[in-house]
Amino acid sequence: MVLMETVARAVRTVEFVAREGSVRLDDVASEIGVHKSNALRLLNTLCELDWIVLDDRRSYTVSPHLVALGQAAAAGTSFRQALQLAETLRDLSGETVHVAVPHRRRMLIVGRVDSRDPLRVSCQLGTQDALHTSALGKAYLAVLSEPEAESLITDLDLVGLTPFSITSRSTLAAEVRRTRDRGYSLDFEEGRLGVCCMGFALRLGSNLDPVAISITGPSDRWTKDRMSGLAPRLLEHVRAFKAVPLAGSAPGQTAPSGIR
Amino acid sequence: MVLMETVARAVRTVEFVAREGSVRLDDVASEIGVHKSNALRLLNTLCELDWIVLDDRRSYTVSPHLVALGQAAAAGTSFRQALQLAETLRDLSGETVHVAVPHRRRMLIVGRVDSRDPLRVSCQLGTQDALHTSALGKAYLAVLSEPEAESLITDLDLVGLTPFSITSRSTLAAEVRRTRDRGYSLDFEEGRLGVCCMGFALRLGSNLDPVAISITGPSDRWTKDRMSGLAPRLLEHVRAFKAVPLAGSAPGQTAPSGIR
DNA sequence: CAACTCCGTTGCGTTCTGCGCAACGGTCTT
DNA sequence: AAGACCGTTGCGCAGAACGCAACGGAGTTG
Repeated sequence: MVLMETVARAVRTVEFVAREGSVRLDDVASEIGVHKSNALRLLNTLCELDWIVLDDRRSYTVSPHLVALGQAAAAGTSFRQALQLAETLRDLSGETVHVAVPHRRRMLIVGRVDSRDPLRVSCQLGTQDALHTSALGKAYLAVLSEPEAESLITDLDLVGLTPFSITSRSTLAAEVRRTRDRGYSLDFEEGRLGVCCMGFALRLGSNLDPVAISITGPSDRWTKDRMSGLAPRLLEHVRAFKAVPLAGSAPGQTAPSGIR
Repeated sequence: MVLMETVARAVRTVEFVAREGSVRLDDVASEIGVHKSNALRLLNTLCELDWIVLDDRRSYTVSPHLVALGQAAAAGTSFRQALQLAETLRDLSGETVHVAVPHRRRMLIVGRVDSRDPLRVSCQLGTQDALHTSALGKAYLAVLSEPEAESLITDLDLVGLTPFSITSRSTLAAEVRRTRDRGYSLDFEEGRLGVCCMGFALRLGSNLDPVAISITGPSDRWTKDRMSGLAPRLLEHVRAFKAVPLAGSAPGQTAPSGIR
């Protein structure tokens, strides 16, 4: 399989600009590893296409037009199904539910259904959590094959975020094993003090990355007891959902004939 | 200024996939106007870069990873300033405030500050409104130079969305002129029945597209009278805001020395 | 006020890579 | 089991992407 270098450079450029917020020509040239004349051509075309804007003749910024793209990504992909499940879980638990996908060894939050309680925990879309300090990450690790999870764990940088964070590989591996047996992951203030989570992972497509779902609440009310009480019912819903095929009403596609 | 074709094709591919939701190889090939072998190489690289995913070996979808990009676009650009103003306007009016930028002869909503009232109007980010049926669009037209606005108006397709929509070019031109004099635009159920708006436009950067801001509410309470009562104070805030330079704390940049 | 520096911009020649073509082969259909 | 459909691969060529180096405008310094 042959890749196209120019496309890769363009993508890296956009991601770089998005990451940095505001960059200059030479920054891009050195980041991408090309001559500045070439970086200019790259930026010029991306400007022409409305993906990047030139602020004040010196600094480049990602164009607001990209929010439409992000919205399409959040609404159109198959994980819209996951949002449906998320809503069910929110109603059952009363807490905020997050949907995330693995992205560069972190969990990227791409969907959310908020708790109806005014006192709630709620992460911005686009937030990226570490694998070892979130229920999302641990659920993801648990749904992988053991060798995959193992190699991922050995590569992680286990920085602690709270006194309760897991910082040892063996502890993490054991926790992942327990999660696999149990069917769901737990997080008691491991990522943030005062915040507790419970996580599930599911595969929506055969060759798609697994999707992780977490239920997040303030530690005052989202206690271990309440969680273990709710877990069986939640797990039941997650498992039932997994059985549903990818029927999603894809535009321009004829829907499958039945539920099969 | 020379543009890079390959980059343009890649961008068009991503936008096409995002628009359609789910596409097949031949769809892309015919849309982009290249041979399918080339379309495959394009899609392969985009998959490798995690911008597109291959669902079931037949259909391609935009990757959830793009939501991070959209989030960066919504948070990082200079129009974050506009959101600040939007919040002020929301507090003054009590209604939902939308922030939009021009995009392909439509207004693309890229930011929002919701009304605190449970009964409110609220558009999804990524929504695109027509120029002639929204306060956003009319405010934008009014901030352009007259020849620019004129030529835009003649090119528009003035389809009506409600009985109150403007569908004649001369009426629209007159309305834009009135908007320019007045300093803000109005929309009484022209885009959607039961929804009224008031719009402003401002230029945040010298060579940046103008940004439009609208205040949107249910027609029951967001009446003509209430609007004209509030308009002067709102306009004052908008004008005061325009005076503020682009001080935005751009990462990797030294901040200007003072407020100047 | 002039010399200097910093950076973005442009033209050109070379080389590589993106491209179409056509044959292949897997999977699903009849 | 034969056929159709559609994704995949190898190849050769032309065009496009690339680096180089010179240019020039804006801001800075002595």
